[in-house]
This record gives sequence, C-alpha cells and structure tokens, in this order.
Amino acid sequence: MAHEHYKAIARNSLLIRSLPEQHIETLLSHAHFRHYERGENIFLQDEEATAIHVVIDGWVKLFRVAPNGAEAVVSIFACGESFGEAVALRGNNYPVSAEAVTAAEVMHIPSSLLISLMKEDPQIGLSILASTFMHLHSLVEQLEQLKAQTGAQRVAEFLLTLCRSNSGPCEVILPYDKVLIAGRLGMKPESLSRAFARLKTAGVQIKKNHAAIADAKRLREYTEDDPADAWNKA
Amino acid sequence: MAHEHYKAIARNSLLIRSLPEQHIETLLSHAHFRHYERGENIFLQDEEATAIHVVIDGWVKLFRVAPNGAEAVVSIFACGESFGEAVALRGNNYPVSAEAVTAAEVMHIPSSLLISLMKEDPQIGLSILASTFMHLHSLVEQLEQLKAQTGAQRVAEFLLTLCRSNSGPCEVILPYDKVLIAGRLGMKPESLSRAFARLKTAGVQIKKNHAAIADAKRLREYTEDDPADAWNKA
DNA sequence: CTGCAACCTTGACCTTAGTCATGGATGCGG
DNA sequence: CCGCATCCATGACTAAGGTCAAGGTTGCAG
Repeated sequence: MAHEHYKAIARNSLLIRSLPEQHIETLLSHAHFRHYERGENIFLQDEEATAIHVVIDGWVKLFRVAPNGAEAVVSIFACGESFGEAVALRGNNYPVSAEAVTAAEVMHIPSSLLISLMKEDPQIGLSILASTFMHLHSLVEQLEQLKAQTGAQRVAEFLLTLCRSNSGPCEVILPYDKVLIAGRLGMKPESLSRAFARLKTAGVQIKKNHAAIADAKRLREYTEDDPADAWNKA
Repeated sequence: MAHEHYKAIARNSLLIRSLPEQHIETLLSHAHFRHYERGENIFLQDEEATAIHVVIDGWVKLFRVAPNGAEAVVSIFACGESFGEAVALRGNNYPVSAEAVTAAEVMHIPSSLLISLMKEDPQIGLSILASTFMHLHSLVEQLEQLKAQTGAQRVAEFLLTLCRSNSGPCEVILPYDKVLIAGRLGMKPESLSRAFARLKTAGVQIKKNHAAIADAKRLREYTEDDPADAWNKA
C-alpha cells in the first residue's frame, strides 16, 4: 500500500519524531492522507481547525489576504514539516489560509485524537509546543529580516538557507517559482529579479532555477552588512 | 505586603486565569516580583529561559538586534500580559531580548515549577499553548501589516487598537514615546511624524501624546484601502 | 512548425520611506 | 531665569522598491 511509504516519511518528520514512541503508531493509523493539486486550498483563514498537517510531498504555503487584496505569504513548508499544531489542539480558527503550491501529498492527524492522547501523556503537549515555538521563532526572524534588511539581503539570506555549507562555493536549486519566492520575501517579482541582478556582484549567478554561489561566507557577510554598506559593495 | 496587590493583578492576567484553579496559588506563591528601571534589560537574546514573565506594571518590549545593528521591535506588552511561555517550558534559549521601556514591575514564574506541575495536569500545557498561539497570531498580523500596508495605514491600525469603539469619535493616549511606536510599526521616528501629518486628512489630530480620532469607522476604512487609493483620499 | 500562454527580465517612471540637518517646544537642575 | 538635554516636527535630498509596459524564453497543444 502506497500509504506505507507515506508513513515512513511521516515517521521522519520533526513533529512525529518528537512524540512519545508508544503513541506514534496509534496516531499514524488514525491519520489520513490526501493528494492536492497545485493551487488547491488545504484550509481557509477563519475555518475551524480540526487536524494537524504534515507535508509528505510537494510544497505548501501559508498566507493571509489583507482587506485591500494584497497577499502576504507567512511561511512555506517542505516535505517532513508540519503546521497547524497549536491551532488544532486548541480548536481555534486558522489565522491563515493554506494552499498547495505544487502537487502535494499531505497527512492529516485529527485533533480530537491528539487531544485525548494528550490527557494521558503531557509529553505530547511538549512536542506540540516545540513545533509551535519553532514557527514562532521563524516568524520573529522574518520580522527582523523585513525590518532590518534590504530586498537583496533577504534574497541572499534565502539562498543561504537552501545551501548546507557555510563557506566556499555552492550550487542550489530554487525550490519553487520566483513569484512565490518574491512573496515569501515580501517583494514583487520584478524586485526579486533586480535583487538577483545585484547579487551578481556578491558572487551569485542565477540561471533558470539554479543559483550558483561563488562563496557562501562572502554572501553571509553581505546579509550582515548595513544596507548602505552592502549597497556600496555591490 | 505590596506583593498582595501585585498578585491580584497577576490573577487577572490572561495566562493565570486560563490555568487550572487548584494550581494558581501554588504558582503565585513560588513566583517572584522584581522592579525594573526604564531601559533595564529583563533578559537577553540567546540566554537560557528559566521563567515565564508577567507584566504587572509598566511596559516591556521584546526586540532583536540584527547583525548590522538595526533593532527590530517584535512586540510590546502591557500590564497583565505574559511572555516567554513556550521558550521557558521547553528550556530553549530566548530568540529575542526583553527590556523595560518604562519603570516596570514584572512577575517571574520559575519554569521548573511549571514543568513539574504540567506532568500532573496537561491542562497547564493547553494554557501555555493558548498564550503561545496568541503571540503567534499577533506576529502573523504584524507580518501581514508590514507586507501589505503603508506606514500611515499601520499607524492608523495602531491607533484603532488603542481605542475600544469601532465607530464614532474617540480620544486615545499614546502609551509610550513615539520612537518606540515607530520601532514597533517598523519605521523611523521621522516617518511616524509624517504619517501622523497625513492622518490629519483621515480625521486624526495628534497633540502631544493625545490622539483625537474624528471617526473610528472612517479610519478603519482607511487601513483597509489599497495603499494607492488611501493615498488619493488623503 | 506555429501559436499561445506562463514565466521571467528589463526599462522608465513614481511612490514611499530613510538620512541628514535644523529648529522648536518642553522640562529640569542649578 | 538660564542653560542644557530630550523629544518631536519639518525640509531637502537620496535610496529602495512598487507600477506599468514591453519583450524574451520556454514549453506545450494543435
């Protein structure tokens, strides 16, 4: 059964691995899996949350639509990442909408099950809290980046998160299309294009969805500069 | 004893009220209270968290300092609000620094106590999760505002959060100095000044630290406009 | 192969906000 | 009352990024 393969991936996710051993099988056996087409909604803002979600394959974005129609991308999740933990466990309404940005496979764990298990094992609460804290942390970092860095610096930072090494040359593949990257970084596609152009002087070559970084350390320094200085270097 | 007065305030805080009745006294009797001068640090980024904090009096800001030296204000807490819940319960390091922005009184609940209580009552985990989720939610809203609104619109939004009513005229007092408001809204003090000037045409008068709103509903509409449209109106 | 659509890049121009410099108001210690 | 510091407002200028329009690639259906 194809689901066995999916379950193996699920077992490797951060959330599931942090759960107490003895409950994992119970949770997985009650989870269900669903395929989403590119652009399909997984849930909408203000809907009541009834499950926790784990990305098994593809990419999922969380976003908010402002009253004026502008869309703000809040986060983008890859295989093995989970979202909606806190809101599901509390039974709140989602503060964001979720959409598959590529064809995607998502596992859903009913929150009712989680709640009842949590009553017998507080460790589950700690696992959920750990995931929630990570999301909190990533939002704080996004805020810092938006408030303290230029567009080009945010792009550089984004490239660095894609490349494992901390120094030397590195080749990374842009994981989704540029419109989405721009949204995630709080800019328009045109600005992203121009930011890429500027990063040439910091040793970055973009060709299609491949980015060649001449020296990761140099790029890191670029992100840490004062915007004005960074500008002068480029 | 002055602490009895503080404890009464603590009992009224959202976090404490959401805790199970029978543990509240235990927690309060092990909490300690401390006075902070304006500008004094409460904790620093990357320090290990050992307590949950509840503001009893005054104002506290959480902020990050970017590698380039720029400071990004993440949130500002008033009397009765709590912070550091998730990070304390997990024993992580703080992702932000905290500082008293006025003379302030803060209650600290040792996380060790909370952790041991949580093992016997999972409800405590849910309370912590609720607070954490609220913080998460507020960060998501900040992100949306930064990405989708102009400075003047964010200022308008800020004024609306200070005024209870949803329509009609309203007078609010700016709770802390304008440098800090500017930081919280992701702009420079000069830009805040100019934003205030622009809001005159939306029916807002600023005099010292008093803001007079002619019509809250009109101001709300201003925040929801497309930036370009909002501009034309003004 | 052709035509079309999706995606990306580029250029010209404009809006927004940051920077730097100045000056006014307020408050406080001496 | 004077001098000084703090906070805030304003003006002139610069920089960063959004908007609009045009054009290049790529890939796919017919």
